[in-house]
Amino acid sequence: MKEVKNQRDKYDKILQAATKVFAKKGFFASKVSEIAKEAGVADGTIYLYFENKDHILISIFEEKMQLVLDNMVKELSSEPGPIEKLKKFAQVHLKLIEGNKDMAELIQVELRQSSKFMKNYKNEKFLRYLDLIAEILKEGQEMGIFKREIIPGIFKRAFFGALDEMSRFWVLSTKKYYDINTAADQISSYFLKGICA
Amino acid sequence: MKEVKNQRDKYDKILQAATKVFAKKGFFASKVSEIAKEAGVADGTIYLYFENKDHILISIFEEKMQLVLDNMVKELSSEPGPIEKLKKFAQVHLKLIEGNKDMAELIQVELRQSSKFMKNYKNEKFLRYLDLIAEILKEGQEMGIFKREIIPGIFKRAFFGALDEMSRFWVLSTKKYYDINTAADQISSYFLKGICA
Amino acid sequence: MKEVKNQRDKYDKILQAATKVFAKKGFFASKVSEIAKEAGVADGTIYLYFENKDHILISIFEEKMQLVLDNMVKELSSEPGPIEKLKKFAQVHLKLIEGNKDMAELIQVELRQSSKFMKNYKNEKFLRYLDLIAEILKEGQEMGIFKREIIPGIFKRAFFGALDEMSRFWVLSTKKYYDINTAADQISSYFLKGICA
Amino acid sequence: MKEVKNQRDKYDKILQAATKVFAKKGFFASKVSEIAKEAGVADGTIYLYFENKDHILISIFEEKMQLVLDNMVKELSSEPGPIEKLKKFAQVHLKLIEGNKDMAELIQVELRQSSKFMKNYKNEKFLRYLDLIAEILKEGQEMGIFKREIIPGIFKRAFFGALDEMSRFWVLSTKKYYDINTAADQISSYFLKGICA
DNA sequence: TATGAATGAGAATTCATTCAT
DNA sequence: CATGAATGAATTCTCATTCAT
Repeated sequence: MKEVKNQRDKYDKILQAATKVFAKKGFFASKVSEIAKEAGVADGTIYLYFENKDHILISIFEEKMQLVLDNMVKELSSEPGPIEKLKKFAQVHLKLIEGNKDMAELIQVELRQSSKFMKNYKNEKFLRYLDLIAEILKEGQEMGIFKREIIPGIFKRAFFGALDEMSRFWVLSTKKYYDINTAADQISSYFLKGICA
Repeated sequence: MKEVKNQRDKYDKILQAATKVFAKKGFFASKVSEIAKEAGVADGTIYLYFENKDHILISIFEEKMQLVLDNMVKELSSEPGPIEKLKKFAQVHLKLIEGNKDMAELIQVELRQSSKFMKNYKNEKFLRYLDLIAEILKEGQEMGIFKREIIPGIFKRAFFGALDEMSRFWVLSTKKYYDINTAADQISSYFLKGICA
Repeated sequence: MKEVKNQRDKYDKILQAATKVFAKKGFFASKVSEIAKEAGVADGTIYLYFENKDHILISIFEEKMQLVLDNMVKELSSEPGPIEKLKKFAQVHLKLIEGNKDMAELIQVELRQSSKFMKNYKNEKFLRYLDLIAEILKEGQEMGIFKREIIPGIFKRAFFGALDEMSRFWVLSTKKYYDINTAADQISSYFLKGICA
Repeated sequence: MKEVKNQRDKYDKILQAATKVFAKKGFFASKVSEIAKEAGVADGTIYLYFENKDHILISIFEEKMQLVLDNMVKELSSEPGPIEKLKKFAQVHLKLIEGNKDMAELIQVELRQSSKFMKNYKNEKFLRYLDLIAEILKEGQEMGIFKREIIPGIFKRAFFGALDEMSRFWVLSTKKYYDINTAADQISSYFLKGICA
């Protein structure tokens, strides 16, 4: 029991260290030895827990995206209707970014590269996350709240993209120009009510 | 005069080759020798035109983004009002992606990394491109067409992000699910009219 | 007493496992952890019985060559004269190979390397084995059966080499072209009677 | 022309250096950087001429065995009959060893390992060399000089093995106990006339 | 004794960049 | 200007060995 705990601890410690290092320098510029140092383990120890450098990145996505996903599902469930859910999605997403800059940066920047160098890695968790948006839309359409002609496959990307670009700006900036809540409310309002006067 | 032309030719040939190679493999996985081969020049020749590998990428952004920028400005200028301009922006942006997959992929994926490994490179052209959106908004606000409370710094990112995520989907997919015009119209309509019934 | 027996058991088990693994992959390509796994012990346990990886190989030679040596001495002792002894040597040597492919391969291939990487290891057992041949020769020369001008130091190597190359062929081939007895008889006959008609 | 010469020179220089280093330390214990240093080139230069470390060894075999083969064929061709050819083979083989200790050691020791780590490398040149012996035998058998019952596949290995074990002794010893000619004559005489008085 | 997680020195290989031609 | 052979620093990953439990 104690040993199992220790192993899991070390696994987590490495993952956390890798998240930090990758976020700071990017995947390619990060050295395994840096991750090891950051995690306080020997270089070789990394390879007891991960097949190779690529798989560290993959594991980060898998683990973190699952948490993000679970959290979002939980948060949305307490909202009464589609409109509130969409607002909540924006709030929660941007809030999450603020609290996990390292992870956010990874998902922002490195995730996008992943399809290049990790040919066979399908980011299912991320697709599931996107689908949460589509489901909100569909629910609203069935209730007659949202226009029927909105195409879910387009909408989910547009809505996510809007939030994502916003958070990318925060992640890459050192200073924060806008308040999280303001930004979240603005963005969900663009989509809900449009920008026309 | 002829030599100058030849030099410019070779510079362009290398840039074009690099765009293709970077888009296919990503910046880090691309080798200078591959670019040289694709361009039909010797490895060493690359260094007569570019300081180093990083600067090839930077030059691509500079050159291509200028074209993109000029094109967008020209296209927007023929539109009568802010609403039409915003629709046009979406149309032109997505159309551009379709016609320049390599470049689109570069801007999508590698641009995001650039701030990591090229510390002092400020992507001014890209920021200028974003500002085109902000200017359309401001114009509309001044005319009373768009709501006053929309914050340009947030809006420009949300609008661009929505288009960008959509095109990322296309760039990375092999198959194209949605028609360009449909997507452009949907997205601009989300922002202009909202999605509520 | 029981513990001593157990210790010896484990020692033997490791040695047997190492013989198998070394034979299959060669000394350098074999991993200590593979030997441990094959022997059913923990990696660290190996080091309770052997100083290091090199000494496992050395121990195999020592132990196995002693058995080979004892067996050969016993088998030769029942032969009446030098001619019969030489024939017997060939028979026994090749038969041994057939029954102990793993060990044979080790002696064939790895023994030859040993002098390289294990600077101070003198393979005394092997030299003793070679000398059995020289002794048969000398016995025959004293009895006037073998030519006086045959130099034992050359003969023992030539005879052993002939058998050894033959068995190397078997060890490395998957299929066996020639019958053991045929080969043994042919080879001893070359040396005893020459090949001339 | 000059460049081609230079490239070939460097290729040869690396091969020669590798032969020396491999012979001294064995394939596995030899480091690519040592070979580079011995050859007077940078580590990376090795990889302009050879795919990897394995292929350096393979190339040595290919190149050297071809020379050995050509030389032996030439030497044998000037001999009148099978008996003289067999004597000559022994002479030339042992002489060759004496003049090329490094190469001899490689072929002796490392060749035997090659089937282990270079699974798909078939040592065709070596098999051809062995067949030269079989051909001498067959020629003699057709002329009625050698006994019909001698099996070429066994004989060639026995004869080669006898010479090979002898030369292995020389290669590994620092001092030389026997004269080359004496050894060659003794060995060929064992096979030709037998050792019985 | 036995374990096996952890260590970290070490090695092959890559590739951006240089420079003699 | 153009070349491309040569360089060598840098990095991932392996595995014999140790030692706390």
